[in-house]
Amino acid sequence: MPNALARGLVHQTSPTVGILSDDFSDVAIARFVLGAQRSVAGEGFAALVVSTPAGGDHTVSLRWLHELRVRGVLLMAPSLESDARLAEAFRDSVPRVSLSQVAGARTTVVGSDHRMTGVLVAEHLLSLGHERIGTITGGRDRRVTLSRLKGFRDRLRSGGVTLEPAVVVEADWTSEGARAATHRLLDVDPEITAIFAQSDLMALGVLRALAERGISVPRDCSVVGCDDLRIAGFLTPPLTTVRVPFEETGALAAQLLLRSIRGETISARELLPVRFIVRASTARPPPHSRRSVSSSSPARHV
Amino acid sequence: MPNALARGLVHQTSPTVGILSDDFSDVAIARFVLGAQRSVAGEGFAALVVSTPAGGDHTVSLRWLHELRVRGVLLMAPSLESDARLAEAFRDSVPRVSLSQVAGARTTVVGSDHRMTGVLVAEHLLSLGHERIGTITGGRDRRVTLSRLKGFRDRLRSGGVTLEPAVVVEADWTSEGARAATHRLLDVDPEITAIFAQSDLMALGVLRALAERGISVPRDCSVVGCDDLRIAGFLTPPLTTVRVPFEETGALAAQLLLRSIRGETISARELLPVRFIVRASTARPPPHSRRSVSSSSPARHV
DNA sequence: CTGAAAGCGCTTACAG
DNA sequence: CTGAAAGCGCTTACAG
Repeated sequence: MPNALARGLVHQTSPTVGILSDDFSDVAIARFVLGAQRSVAGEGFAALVVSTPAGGDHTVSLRWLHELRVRGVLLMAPSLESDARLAEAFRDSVPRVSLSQVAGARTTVVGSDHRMTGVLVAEHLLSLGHERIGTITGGRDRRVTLSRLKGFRDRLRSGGVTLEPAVVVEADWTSEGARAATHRLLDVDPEITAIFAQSDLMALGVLRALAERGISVPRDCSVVGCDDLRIAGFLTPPLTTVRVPFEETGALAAQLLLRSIRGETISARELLPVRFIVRASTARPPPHSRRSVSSSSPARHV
Repeated sequence: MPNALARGLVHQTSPTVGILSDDFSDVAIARFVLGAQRSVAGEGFAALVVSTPAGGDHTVSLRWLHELRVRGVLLMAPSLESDARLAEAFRDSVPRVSLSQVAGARTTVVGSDHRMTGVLVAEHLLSLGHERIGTITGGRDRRVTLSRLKGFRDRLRSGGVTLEPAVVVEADWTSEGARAATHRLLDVDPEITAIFAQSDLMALGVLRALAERGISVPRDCSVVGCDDLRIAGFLTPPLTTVRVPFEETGALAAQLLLRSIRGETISARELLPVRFIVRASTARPPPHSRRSVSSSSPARHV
């Protein structure tokens, strides 16, 4: 049984790659890590996975990885985006690739095409004839939120539909947060006929809130999610969504890191395409304003 | 920046613990690993996580961990149960704790009380007055499947309800597998008023199949899941289920491993309690046989 | 081509 | 109490 530690001492390094991740009970992160882990293992590296608890200090985890002489680091922690402390710790770090922007640290970023995600959802809703549309976004501190929102809003506008600020409601990526946000959205405009949730988990909260108000999906209101989790096709109704290539993204990040470790120059940014998945949670808007019958709200002007 | 490799060479070991896991895009495994990882990090160890692809050889992963001189190994791979090749590789291995039985290898096993899970579900359904009950199980090659089934069947029997073999349908832990299994179950007995799925993901498949047949939940048929995933309360209807303490289980496994590493003697088996969570997918059975009324209406069967 | 020696960066036991 | 030396298990450069 050879001693990889001794070999590593001689080589000044070890056949390991560090993965700095946020809590991977978040299925998206778990799948990123999985894809990366597989990819890295396929080339003879072990993955040292360190997940920093929410609110914890990633720099401690990073130092640990350095002490273990990892050859490179994969940053799979969206929370790094808003963590400015990291920048310095990364200055003289080993090769690295991140799944999100890291404040102040030059690092290659790999992700999927979030802007296009918003565009695809907008096109689908426009093609169905929706005009009163709302959206439940993730936290505004994340770029992905803004990118998806921008693609969505811009494409709607070019289709003649304006997304008013009041129908863009921020949530926190959780089902519960989205449920509450949806109630706020419906308080603002009870006549909305379509809601885009920026994640499938949030779409679950949207569906729940609509059910709580007796609004039928997709008859009275369409719902679009994002991610295409494996459960998406088994919801009631099966969820129309956008597939995000989690494992592929993780694998690509790993491949780029390995190339960087080998001394190759890698591009600063890589975007993977997304794919629209039509299921049963979207349909044409109701012919007449749905709540004008059951409530006292005025009929809709077209 | 100290060199942990050099220190490890001197100490003949490294401050790392290996985690051998199956594909952790399985959220249960991800949460086990997460709990363990946190626990282990809290005591100054890094976790080397190696997930072996389905059908892959865990012995390769294990050798790798040994070469890296991990102080102990956490086995979080249910697939090990049916992998007899492992036994030998584990003979002279470092301290270890597993979340499932490993054929032929003496190892401490940590888990939750699967038998009690079945008992709790049975008691709930009995208390509601159900008598025609079916169940969708996970693969029979896993002990957890048999334990849950045994607790369920035994408790039903003591309540005067017999679970015929024909209404125990095996699936593969996936939503799709459970959906197909549920159709088979309903073909056997269309009058069933309650279905216990051995995982929440499978409960999703059960709900889908029932929806496809126009059977209303919980009015016509009650559904109980197992796991209490975070989505469970946001399904339509919110799912009655049994909470399995994933993170706690992972953490306990890690704690035991660390104690074993320190030379303490640890028990061979630890069971964590589960908790029944009542939501809206269960109710009293319909007063009259439901399909005798609705049999004239076309039931959709995809 | 083969084999002995040096050295990677630590810790530890021992000499001063 | 302090400081130099030995040694962990490898790889590599060098001597034979």
